[in-house]
Amino acid sequence: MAITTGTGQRPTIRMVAELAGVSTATVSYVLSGRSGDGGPRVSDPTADKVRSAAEKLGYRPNQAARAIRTGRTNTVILSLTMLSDPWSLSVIEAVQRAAAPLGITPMILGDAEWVKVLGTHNADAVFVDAVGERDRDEPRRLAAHGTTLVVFDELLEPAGFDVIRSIAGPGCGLVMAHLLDGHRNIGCLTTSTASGSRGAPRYLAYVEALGAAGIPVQEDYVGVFDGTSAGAYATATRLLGQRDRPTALYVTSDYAAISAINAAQRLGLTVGQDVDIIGVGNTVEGERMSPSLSTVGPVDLFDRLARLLLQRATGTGPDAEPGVLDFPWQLFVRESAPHRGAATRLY
Amino acid sequence: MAITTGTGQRPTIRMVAELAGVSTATVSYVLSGRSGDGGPRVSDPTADKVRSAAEKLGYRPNQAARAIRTGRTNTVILSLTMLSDPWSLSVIEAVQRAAAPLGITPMILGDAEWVKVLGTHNADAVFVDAVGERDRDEPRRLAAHGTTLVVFDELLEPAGFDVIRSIAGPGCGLVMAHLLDGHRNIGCLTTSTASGSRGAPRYLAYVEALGAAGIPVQEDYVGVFDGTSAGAYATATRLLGQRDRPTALYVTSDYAAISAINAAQRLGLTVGQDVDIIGVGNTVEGERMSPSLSTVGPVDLFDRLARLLLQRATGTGPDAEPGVLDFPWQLFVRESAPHRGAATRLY
DNA sequence: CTGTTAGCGCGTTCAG
DNA sequence: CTGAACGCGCTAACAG
Repeated sequence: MAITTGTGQRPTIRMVAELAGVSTATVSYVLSGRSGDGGPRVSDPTADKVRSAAEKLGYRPNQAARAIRTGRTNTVILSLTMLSDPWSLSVIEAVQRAAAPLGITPMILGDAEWVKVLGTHNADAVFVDAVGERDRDEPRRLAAHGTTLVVFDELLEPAGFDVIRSIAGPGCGLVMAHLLDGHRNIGCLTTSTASGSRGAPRYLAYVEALGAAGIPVQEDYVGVFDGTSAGAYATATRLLGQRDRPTALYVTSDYAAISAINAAQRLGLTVGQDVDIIGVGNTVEGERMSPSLSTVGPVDLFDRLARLLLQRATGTGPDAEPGVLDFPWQLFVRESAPHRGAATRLY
Repeated sequence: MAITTGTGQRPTIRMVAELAGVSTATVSYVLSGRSGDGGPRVSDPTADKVRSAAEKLGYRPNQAARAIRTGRTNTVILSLTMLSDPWSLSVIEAVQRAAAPLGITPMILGDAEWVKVLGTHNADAVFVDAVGERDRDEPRRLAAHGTTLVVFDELLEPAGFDVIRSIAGPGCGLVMAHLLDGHRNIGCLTTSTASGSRGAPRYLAYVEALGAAGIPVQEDYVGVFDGTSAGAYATATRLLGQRDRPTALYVTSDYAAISAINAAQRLGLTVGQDVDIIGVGNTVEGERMSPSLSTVGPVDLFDRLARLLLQRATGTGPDAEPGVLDFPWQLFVRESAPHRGAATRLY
């Protein structure tokens, strides 16, 4: 039984050693499980004495002290800029899944604090999801000073750190090509039409593809919403509710596309037949819904990201040299926007 | 100028001392700013030598080592169960705002890992947003072993840790009383009607208030949605789109209420006139929108929570004894559901 | 007034 | 199984 009231102070390995009547070295060997495995053998009775003393005191080894000696913290840091973005949640989930069996704890850093924090707080590996304009050189400097880094960026080159690359532009072109093979009245639902914004390249792909096909961009076929799913629903309702509605909808995120499908269904339209809807991002939610969402995006991004990060953290990876992990985007043709050859064209 | 390529190893205070030609003590005094303040004074030339050596090496003091000596990590941990919930984001933002000027870094712990993690990873203070059934005794044990804890819970009593309390039930009763003073056809938009779920007490308040007023609960006045804002929008559209629509809508979260207002407006209804809509939670978003959202909720919860947490972390608080920080819920009557006396009753 | 020596507090780990 | 050194940065006490 553990003592339930304490001194207000944290028990140390010395207290455990004293209570068990052994040396701190023995306690360390027993509790870190290193007895036998290269370290000295500790007899069962002694080990039991140590364990019961530790439990009695509620002893937990101090990770900070351990880190000083071993250089390992059993921690990975995730620096995530947009915590409200479902993308961030997917990263967190994947890393948590991968880290739990290894006894590694993922800690999340909001904002862009990594620039200040990472030099002083240590972790076995760090994932950074966005490198600002002013910090382009920071990853290299941190890596040079011993920080194990995995950076998500479209342009940065590896230099002692890994780079994860997932470029949207060409993939969005694939989507438009797919829709253009069967449709001419293609609407677009997007968060932003302004250049420079994050969604910009996705919208640009729409404009360019239409232009290349000789189709003018119609104002009432482009719906800009505020980023919320309710906004997407409302804007999709407007686009699809008009008399001369588009026969296909290109939506610049899977989450918005799911809202658009709901909106279409509420309008009495059969998605994948009366109207084709396609998203961007390749999220699991889109794959699992009904009708399943056609989309484009990287394959298995989050799990592979998590795997790399934890390989780096534990030092168990196959390739020692940091490099680029590229995620080319693929088109996933599913029910919400099936294939339409010229033969099966509806109009 | 900082050297930009390094050894792959982290520079230590000893390397800085050697490069500057001084002792490690001097380096420590200079870099921690403690020279003069009780400690020895260091001459300007020496201090400059130290600083330039430190910068040349890219030296950053090791927080883990510092923590061992000082017992302070300059870190607070936020253990947040539902990272996708806007509530969590509000906590994070408030704590980040409060922590930044103090040089304290908030680290976020997803899931319910705090039970395993907190004994070994140290922070100056920890916030826990939900204590599961199996862990009711953990906060007391952690506190007894030196962890500074602030727990969000409706029932737990302080025992070496602080408790933040914010009870929804009575507040939701206030909302219903407000609506019942002018309405009889009151609809409800909620995520769950099942007892035991998180939203349950909020829905219960609806049922009980109607019952007390002798009004039966109509099935077509209750809309259950999936928790997404698109779902709220769609369900609100259904509730308000029917012939015999409710004249007031009680929505069990502010975020859903905002979606409901959008839905009502799209249906051509004037909110606050044709239909009253009221939320739960008292979020800033509701306050700032137009029409402003009537709601009920705690006042200033996030900022006061952040303030308490950081007082505990720095040990600067006024009251030394941990206790209960209670947030009684208040009714905020704004434009989306204004006052309606018997005199101004619409029906 | 300026700087150093030496020991502390952790848990780990090598040589006995 | 133990003694003692080790890694880190901090800081009281001391020396110039």
